[in-house]
Amino acid sequence: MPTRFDPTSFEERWYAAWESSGAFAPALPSERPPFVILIPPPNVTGKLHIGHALQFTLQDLMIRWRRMQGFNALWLPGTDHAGIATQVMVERELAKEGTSRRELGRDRFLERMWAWKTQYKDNISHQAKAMGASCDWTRERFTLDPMLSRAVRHAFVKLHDEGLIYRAHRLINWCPRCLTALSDLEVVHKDIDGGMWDFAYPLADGGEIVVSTSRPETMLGDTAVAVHPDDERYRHLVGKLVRHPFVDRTFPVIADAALVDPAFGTGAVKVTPAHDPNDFATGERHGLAKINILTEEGKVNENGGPFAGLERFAARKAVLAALAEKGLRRGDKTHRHAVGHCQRCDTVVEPYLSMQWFCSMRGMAAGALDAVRSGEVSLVPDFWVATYENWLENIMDWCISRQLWWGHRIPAFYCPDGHTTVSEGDVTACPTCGKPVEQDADVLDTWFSSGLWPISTMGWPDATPEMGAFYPTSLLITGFDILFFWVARMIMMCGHFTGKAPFAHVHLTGLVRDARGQKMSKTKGNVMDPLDLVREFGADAVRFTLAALASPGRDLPLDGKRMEGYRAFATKLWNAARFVQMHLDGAEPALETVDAGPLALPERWILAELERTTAAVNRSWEAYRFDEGCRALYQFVWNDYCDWYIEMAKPALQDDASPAATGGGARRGADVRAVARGVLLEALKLLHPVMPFITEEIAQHLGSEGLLITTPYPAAGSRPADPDALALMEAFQAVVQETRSYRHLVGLAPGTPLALALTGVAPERAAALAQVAPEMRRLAGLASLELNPPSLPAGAIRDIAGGVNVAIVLPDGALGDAERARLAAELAQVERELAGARARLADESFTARAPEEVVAGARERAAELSHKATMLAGTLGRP
RNA sequence: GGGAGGUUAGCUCAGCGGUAGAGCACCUGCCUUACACGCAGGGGGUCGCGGGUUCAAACCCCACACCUCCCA
Repeated sequence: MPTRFDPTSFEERWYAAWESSGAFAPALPSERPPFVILIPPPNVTGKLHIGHALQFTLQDLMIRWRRMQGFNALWLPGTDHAGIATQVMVERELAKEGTSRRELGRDRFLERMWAWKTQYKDNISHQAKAMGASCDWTRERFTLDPMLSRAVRHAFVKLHDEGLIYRAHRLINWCPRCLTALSDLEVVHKDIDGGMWDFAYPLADGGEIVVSTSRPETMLGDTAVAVHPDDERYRHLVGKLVRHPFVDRTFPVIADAALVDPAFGTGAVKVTPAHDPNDFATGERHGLAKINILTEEGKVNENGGPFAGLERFAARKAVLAALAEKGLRRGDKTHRHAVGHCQRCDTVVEPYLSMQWFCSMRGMAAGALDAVRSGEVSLVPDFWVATYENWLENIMDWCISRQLWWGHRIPAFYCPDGHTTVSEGDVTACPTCGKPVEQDADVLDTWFSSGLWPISTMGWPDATPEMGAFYPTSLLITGFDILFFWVARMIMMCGHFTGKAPFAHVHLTGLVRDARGQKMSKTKGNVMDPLDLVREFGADAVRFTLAALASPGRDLPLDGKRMEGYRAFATKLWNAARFVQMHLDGAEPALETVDAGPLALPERWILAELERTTAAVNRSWEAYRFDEGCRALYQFVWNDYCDWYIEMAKPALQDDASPAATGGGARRGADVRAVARGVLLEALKLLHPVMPFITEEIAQHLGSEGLLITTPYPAAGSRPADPDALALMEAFQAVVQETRSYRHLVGLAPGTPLALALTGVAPERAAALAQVAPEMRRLAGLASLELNPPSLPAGAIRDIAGGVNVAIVLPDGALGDAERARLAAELAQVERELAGARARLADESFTARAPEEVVAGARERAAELSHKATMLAGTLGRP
């Protein structure tokens, strides 16, 4: 093995090997149980960000784990056309070239869109592969593929036939920059410091009524003034007419309890049914006219009288000025209120009257609620259920048409006589009157097609083998930010069409933030590019970092330091493997060749730790506790295997040339080799889902047969738990650490040999410890080691470690004032704890009510503390 | 206004009823031939505040404060 660990030297090679081995593709048909993950399709807007890297890592971890466990694993990749987002990117490009989509025309514009898509799709798959994503690329999908487009069209027609999709003239959210309708979810509400202006409407037969508004320009479209029916101040005005100061129009004062809060402002409000959702509802209740005063671009239209042609915010100023001029202004103040902005371009959206397609949601929402409440779908972490339910219970109909060109064109056809035909196939002549038809110019909301992703990718509405074998899928891993946009809609739509929820589990990840917990953004300049990170640290370190940080339901503060640490972990693993391989002399002893019966303590112990880790890791993956699984693996490899096991293996490995030289207690070199190699290989398998590249590379160097990616994943229960070995080793470690600690305390050089005696060791423990005396001598740096000697060396200091009494011979005068002070402080601490322990044991309510084992534990603890205090006091009493 | 999550060592986070943990940072020694991306030793926390339940509370309950975020 090369001395230097260089991930770039093997990552691409292994990816190609996996892919060409066919490991990524599931069998169809297959006897094995399926495990299916659908990728949340990244937008073809640009390159992947660190959030994708997180999701790819977790998905790949799960799919590799299940694949190794023997499931027929499918991870289906793909991309999303992302209507507005992508169209905005290409339009921006066109603007730089001095042209526009309208200048190009629909066909040529779409050609540009496809060229863009091809380029960015390639970027995305390249990045996915660099991360090690084991997707089945033979099944890669794109939302505008013919197969998926057919599913979208079928769904639209079906929902239309069922009366769930309809066309209506309604108030929708309109982006005057994107020139399209938006759904409620695509509007981002931000609190803005704006104004609240009062102005007076003159009454037709004298007097006035003062209203308050934050959007004075909309008064051009007012068709009523409303007051609360119980409001004594205005009761006499209800039914009177108001004269509009700028437009030749009068309209009534109405009483409406739902719209008006008498305590807010003047208690009288202007009503603009065409430009405010609440006013729209009021208008419906009272039969008011709806006067649209804006153009699609957000300028005042011909209904705005003298203000026609003004941009909406200029119109606001102009209206205020004109009101002042007429002496109608009655005061103003600043007012903080929520203003809707376009999710894509941040422009202030307008409530706007428009003919659009809608999808009725109530029924489907009920089904989606059932799916989660019945446990058919479970959300992880489950606190998301409350949010999910709250949204579905208050759901509104969904505006699904968009005035864009990039997307699935609405399959509705109109003839000059006003007949509408909705059809899966293209229509040229009106079936009613035979006249030529034109297809609706608009496309569907991108999320409409995304909502069908689990079935459209598998060939629905056909009963394909994929639908039979892989639907419903097993797991969805995605960001909580698209719970409503995507997850809920998939459950609604796929559930509606198939009667089954599209997945069993949904794991919602947190947001990747920077080291200081700040949201990453281009403007802050704190974004991290996954590919840069892969180049700098290696894909395995990036993956391990992201998985280790993924605590359930929490954001991930990504610190470069942390990633350095996990790169060091990869390096550590590499070097450990190098060391083991170096001592194998080309042999490849398997773990199965050792006879567990006669094994010495270190081998028994590391196998017991392996068993413990195997159980912990499987349990963690099962529960989506990626952080816990990573911690268990890190600890096992670094602390158990490298720091202790390899160190204990060294004497046996080095002395193997002459086994007799080590005396009666010598461990068998063959066992040590088989265990060192075997445990490492098991650890590599356990690690493979997180760190696929380095594990595959090392396994090959160790002579592992076949590819790790298809090797069975270690399962718990195949080895004894061996609690005795764990307890003995704990004592061994405690003694070694205690000795080192004393050596350091008195300032002796690390190599200084010390004489050590262990007393009070039970006979059965003594035998096991005697067998590893060479290891203890080596690790503790001992000149001599005596077990249960008849008498202690003169002048030895005494302590207790891991339930074993230790006596360490330190040079005369080693204990200076400083050392004594520290030991005295320790003694004081021990005595404090002892007093506490004794007080607890003296408390009858404790001894009577606490479980037996807790009381017994407290007794043991008190005894040990007491012993420790005696020992320390003895040490301090010496000269 | 409604809802969710958080508040534990200098930093970032685990732990969620029985002796306070990790990584990084910090201090002290070490090139002990797998590894200085290393080895060894060490310091550091009244677990946001106030009540309550319990033999026992960082962990359960109630109230409060502050920080995120969603919805309206």
